[in-house]
Amino acid sequence: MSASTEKAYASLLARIQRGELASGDFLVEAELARTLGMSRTPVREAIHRLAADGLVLTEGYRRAVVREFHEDQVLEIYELRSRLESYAAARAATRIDRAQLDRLRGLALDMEACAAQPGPAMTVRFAELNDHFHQLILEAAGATHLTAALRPLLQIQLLLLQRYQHTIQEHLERSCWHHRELIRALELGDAELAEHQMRLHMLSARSAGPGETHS
Amino acid sequence: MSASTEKAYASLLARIQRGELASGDFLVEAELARTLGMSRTPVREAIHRLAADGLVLTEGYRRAVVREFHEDQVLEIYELRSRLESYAAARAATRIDRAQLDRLRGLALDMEACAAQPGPAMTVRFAELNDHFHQLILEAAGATHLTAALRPLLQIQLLLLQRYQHTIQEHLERSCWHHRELIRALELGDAELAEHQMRLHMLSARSAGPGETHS
DNA sequence: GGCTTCATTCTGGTATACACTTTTAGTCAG
DNA sequence: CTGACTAAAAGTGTATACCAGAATGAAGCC
Repeated sequence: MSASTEKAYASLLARIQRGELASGDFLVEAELARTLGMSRTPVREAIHRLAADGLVLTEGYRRAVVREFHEDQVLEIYELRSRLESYAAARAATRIDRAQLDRLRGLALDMEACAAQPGPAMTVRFAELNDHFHQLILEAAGATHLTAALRPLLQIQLLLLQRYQHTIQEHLERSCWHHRELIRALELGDAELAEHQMRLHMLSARSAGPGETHS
Repeated sequence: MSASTEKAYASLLARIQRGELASGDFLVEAELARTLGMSRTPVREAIHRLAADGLVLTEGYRRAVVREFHEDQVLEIYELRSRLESYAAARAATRIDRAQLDRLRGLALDMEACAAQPGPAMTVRFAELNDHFHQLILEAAGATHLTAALRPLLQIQLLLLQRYQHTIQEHLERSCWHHRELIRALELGDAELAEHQMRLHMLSARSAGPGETHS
């Protein structure tokens, strides 16, 4: 994706994620082009990409509209992530190299340090590190289509969690523990163990999140 | 997606799928626009869509190039489909309605009739029906993001199978059997059974396909 | 042969125009 | 006041022309 399109895409994505553009809001090409100081063309492409990611809806000659997200979609996405990322972990177990493992260990340590000192800034930092962690495993899995399939899911989830999730201390600690265990499985090169560890990690995150009515 | 763009997209997709455009071939906007009798604009959009689907690569100011596909990607995609579609089956089990079940049963019968009379045209027809079958389950699952994640995978697989897969009679029969069993699980509303039935179906298809060296 | 140079080709982006569709605002009848 | 119809306004889809910048390929040079 080229400069202007990228800029427009990033801008719109950020505005949607921080709620500046809410569900039902319209994206008007000409207006955005003026705001962003570019022509309609790259704005159009950015909007189409958002549509492909499932963040906005475009239909016929109608204006693009920011999609509505319900809590039940959080569960759907947790389920999808769980299934896809557990596969990523399984693949990573037999493909990851020493350097990647080291980076993974470093990230896990950073996250534990992060979880130790509560605060509002910590939550953001923790989420960032967590994202890196999962991204790195995805990289180690070396599966193009898996990565491609996961990308929009991660973006939408980012958006949804920001709205619904209240970070829980206990969850952070459990999360760190899972990471350690997952790294161990990867070190051992045990694909099945890594897969189930990741699945456990994701399911556990789901049950700590919103939309759960029981247990 | 609007008329011209759709036309360009469909045309390019078809040409790639039937091998008229092979790996490494370039897609030149101006040239295609001339061929298709439209301007560069919709061709551009069509190419970007193909890139989003992972069928072509675009980078910098380079021409879009038809991506290379290896057999190992077949396995990756089978694995992804298996994980995603088994989830679709599980969801469908508790959501499918009577009309959808009827359509499903109809398709299963058509496919059995199709498998009974060998021939080259049959293979194509069978693949079409099979596609409908899986699409219908996806529809019954009512999971937007799941559907979105699956779409590019199905397209790529269509492309790959056409190159590598030699349809085997025995496989067709097993496939029909799986469909019957899957429908039964859906009728019962048993999500877990439906999920595993679908998983079995997909794994079985994988082992009948290319890239398998054992068993 | 291998490397550099330079013209050509192609894409990314801008600007403008226009057909066609949706949306909106206004109007009028009940 | 309300509801249906109507016409203007707004917006997208597409076409065309054009330019800058990057990539490509061919000629010439060592």
